[in-house]
Amino acid sequence: MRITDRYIQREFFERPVLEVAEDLLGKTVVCKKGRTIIEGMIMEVEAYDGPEDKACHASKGCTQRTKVLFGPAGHWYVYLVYGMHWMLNIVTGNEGYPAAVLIREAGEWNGPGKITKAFGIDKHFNGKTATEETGLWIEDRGVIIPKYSIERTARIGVDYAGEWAKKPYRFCLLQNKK
DNA sequence: ACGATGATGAAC
DNA sequence: TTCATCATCGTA
Repeated sequence: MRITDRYIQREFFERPVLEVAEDLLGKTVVCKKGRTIIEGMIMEVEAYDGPEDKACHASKGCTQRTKVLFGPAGHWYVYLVYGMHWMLNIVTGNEGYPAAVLIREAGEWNGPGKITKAFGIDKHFNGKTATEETGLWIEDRGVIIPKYSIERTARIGVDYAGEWAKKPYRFCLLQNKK
């Protein structure tokens, strides 16, 4: 099978962020640098939904940092937190509506900061498209995730967001949980 | 339980 | 031009 047959196109991301987040579970992130390919199946994500969502960076408005969120779907939003960790998000929904999915766990990497470290992702992926050209994209390998194996909880590290902090916008695969 | 570490946005 | 804050992680 050719990569173009299974790599996820923009239309997939041009939907409400909660749908996209849930559907991303079981998909595979692929990073290609030269002859090196690193990949991991997505096992945990969080949705950040629009200007009203106090946990979403776009609630501060459209700024130099957040402008990618307001742009078209299917682009990477990458930014630094805590002075040392890059966060990898994929922009969703219609252009002009700021929303994105944070990839928190993929393959053997159980943390958003670990994924970007393992993949070698930093700010120069910010604003790039999720395609073969940029070397970072998402594929559908045909893994089916039944509803009963998906757990929804509140998002991590967003206690400051008031009511929005309680919304069940985090999606995890039920497995290996202790 | 906590420190590392720097971009960001808001206040001044 | 400061200042508090932060979508985390490793060490203890």
